[in-house]
Amino acid sequence: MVKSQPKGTVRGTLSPASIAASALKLGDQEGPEAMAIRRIAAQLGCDPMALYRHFANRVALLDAVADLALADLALPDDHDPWEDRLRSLLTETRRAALAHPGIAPHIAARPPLGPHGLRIGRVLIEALRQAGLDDRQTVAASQVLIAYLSSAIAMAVATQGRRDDRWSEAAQAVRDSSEHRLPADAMPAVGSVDQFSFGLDLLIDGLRARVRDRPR
Amino acid sequence: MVKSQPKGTVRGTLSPASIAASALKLGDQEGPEAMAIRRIAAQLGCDPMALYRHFANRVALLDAVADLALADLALPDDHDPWEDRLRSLLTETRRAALAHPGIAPHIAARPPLGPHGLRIGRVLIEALRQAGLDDRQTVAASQVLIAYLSSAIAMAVATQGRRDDRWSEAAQAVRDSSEHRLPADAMPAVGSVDQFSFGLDLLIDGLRARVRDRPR
DNA sequence: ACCTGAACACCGTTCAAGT
DNA sequence: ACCTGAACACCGTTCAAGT
Repeated sequence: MVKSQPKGTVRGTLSPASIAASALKLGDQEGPEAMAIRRIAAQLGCDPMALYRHFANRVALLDAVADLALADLALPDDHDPWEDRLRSLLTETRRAALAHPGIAPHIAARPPLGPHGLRIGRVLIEALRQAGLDDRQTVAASQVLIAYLSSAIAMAVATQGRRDDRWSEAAQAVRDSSEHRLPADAMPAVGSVDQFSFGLDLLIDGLRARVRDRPR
Repeated sequence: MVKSQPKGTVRGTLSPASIAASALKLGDQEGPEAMAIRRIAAQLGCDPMALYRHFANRVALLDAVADLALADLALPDDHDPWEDRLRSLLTETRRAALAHPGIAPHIAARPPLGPHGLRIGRVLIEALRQAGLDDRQTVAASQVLIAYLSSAIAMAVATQGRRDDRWSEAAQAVRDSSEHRLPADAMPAVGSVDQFSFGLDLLIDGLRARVRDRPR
C-alpha cells in the first residue's frame, strides 16, 4: 500500500536549523567529504533542491553548520585574569571545532559569524580590552588570535585525518633539514593541544609585554 | 594544409617543471579556479591525462606549482639578528605567495615541501636555534610560525579576492559586537602587511621572553 | 609499451516543466 | 505559486581501446 520510500520530507518539515543539525551529525559520522548538497539531502530524504529554499548556496549552509558546532562551549568566568580567559576561550573553541570533524575544515577556512561565533568574538574582545590594550591593538590582536586558531584547527584536522598528514611531514622535513639533526620524539606532536598551547602562550606573552609598556 | 590545432604537445615535450611553470602562469592570470587538470592541460595544448604521466594526482601537481612560487625570495643575511631574520624571512615568504594568487590558497593549505619550501624551513630553524631556543622549543616555534604564516596568507587571499571577504566581515562583526563600539578606521586592514607584522611581532616578543628566561 | 580519449562517478546549480 | 527533477556545465580519475 505504502510506497517503498515516501517522497518529500520524511522527518517533518525542513528548516535551516533542522537541516544544519542533520548535516552536522552526518559530518560527524562520515567526515568532510559528506558535506555535499546531494548527500545532505539524501540523509534528510529530500530533493537536493529543497535545501536551496532555506540557504542561498552550499557555503551558506555550511556556515550554519559551522556555527552550530560552536554551540557547546564553556565560556570563561568573567572574574578570571584576562590571560586565563583568552587561553580557555581559544582552547575550548578549538576543542568544539575538532569534536565535529566533518565541519572543522570549514570552520578553519571561514570564521563562523552566526550567533555562537559572534558570542566567542565578543568574549575575545572583552578579554583583550580588559588586558589594557587600546582600540587598535584590540582589533589587531583579535585578528591574530583568530588567524592562529584557524591554522591550529586546520593542522589538527589534517593530522587526525587520513594519510594526508602534510603538517607532520613538514615538521619532519624541517627537522631533517636542520644541521643540528633535531630528534623527532619528545617534541609536541603537530596538531596536538600541547603544540597549540605553546603558540598561544607566545602570543599571550607578546600581548603582556605590550600591556606592560603602556599600563592603564 | 595544416590542421586548425595540432594534436599532442604543442610547445615542446612535457616535464614536471614545464607543467608547473605553465600552471603557475595560468593561475597568476586567471586565479585559483583555473587550477584544474583540464584547464592546465588546455593551456598546454595536451590531453588532460598526459599530466598524470608526470604527477600522481592533482594535489601533487599543485604542490609542485606551490613550491615553484616560492623560488623568487630574498633570503635574510646570516649576520643579522635572529629577530630581523625571522621577520624578513616570513614577510618575504608571504609576499612571494601572494604574488601568485592562483596558487596562494594551496600554499596556505599545505606547506610546500619541494626544494624552495625546504630551504625556507632550514633558514627558519637556523634563526630559531641561534636565538637560543632548545630543540623542543625550536621545532614547536617553527610550527607556530608556519601556522601563523599560513593563516595570514589565507586571509590576504580572501581579502584581495572576490566578494568572499569573510575575514573583513568577521573583523567588522567583532568590532560591532563589542560594547565599546570600536571604530572601523585607523585599524590595520584584514590581510594587510601591517596586520601581519603586528602578529609576527607578538610572536617574536614571546620568543624573546623565552630566550631571556634561559639565556645561553 | 605507450598514449589517447571515452566513460565513470561524482559535483553545485539552473531552469523548464509539472502540480 | 510552489515544488520537483531533469539537465547543464563542470570536476578528478579510471580504463579499455587504439597505435
